[in-house]
Amino acid sequence: MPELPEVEVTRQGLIPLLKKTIIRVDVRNYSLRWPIDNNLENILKGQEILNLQRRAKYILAKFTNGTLIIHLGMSGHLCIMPLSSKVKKHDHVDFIFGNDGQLLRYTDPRRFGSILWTKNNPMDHKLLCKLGPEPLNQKFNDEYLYRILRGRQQYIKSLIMDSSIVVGIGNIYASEALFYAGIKPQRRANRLSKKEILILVKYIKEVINNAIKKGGSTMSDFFDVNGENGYFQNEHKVYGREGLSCFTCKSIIKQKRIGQRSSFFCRECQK
DNA sequence: CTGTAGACCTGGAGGC
DNA sequence: TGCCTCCAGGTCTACA
Repeated sequence: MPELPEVEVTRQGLIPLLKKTIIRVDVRNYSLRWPIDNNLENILKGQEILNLQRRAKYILAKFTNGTLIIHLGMSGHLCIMPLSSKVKKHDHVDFIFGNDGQLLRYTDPRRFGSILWTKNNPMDHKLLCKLGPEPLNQKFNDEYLYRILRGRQQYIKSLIMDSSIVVGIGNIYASEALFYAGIKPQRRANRLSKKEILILVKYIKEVINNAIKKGGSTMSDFFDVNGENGYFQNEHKVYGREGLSCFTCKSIIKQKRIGQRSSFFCRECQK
């Protein structure tokens, strides 16, 4: 489900919970991608969220004694709801806030997500310490990407989805950014010109920025923390549009499996 | 080092 | 209706 824009929209939606005290945590299922700390209930009881950050697709909730590292995997989401909300099958964790009878619920049918606790700097965590730059950071620029891609023979789409190169770009936004940049997903990275890389960087930033502004892409199950859907899916130019005609040139959008993932592109607009 | 295939898990869609 | 296969927004791990 969530790529960087959806995770960022989720983070922003959690800001009203800052400085509110957790009075209880209910973990109904500890087995996510990695097991939840079996002492999480005690660790967080009486604590308040001091700060909410995002790194790649991880939401980092800082407490006085450590940080909660949350990843939504493919199907996870967080929702702020009333205490009385009925528990459904895949509602694995509730964080219950005292002040106004609200709870934050983590739901994740496929359980590829994770909720990890660390007392240390989360940036030093095994899962975060090897991540590449944020796409919206100026460290992610054409010179950087050109240097990294030189000598790499893999498909360009696979490499912009590689989190050690640049974080946050998943299967939807990789296809979309490559469409805007006019580059076929199956081009070999080392065959891109400097100019193409400049354009690609520009559109990666633009697509991600626009998606955040539109509240992310709601495919089947992404909703923000208040249950509202995003609107960026209405602006997808190629993702999920196989067999339909290109908005730009009217030729038929193609679908092809590249590096184990479905990829969408226009043969005419992308070279 | 680079690249690839499999693994984790559930549910929905489509074919028969 | 049921069963089967394939597919899905991620990314770690093992292996060539």
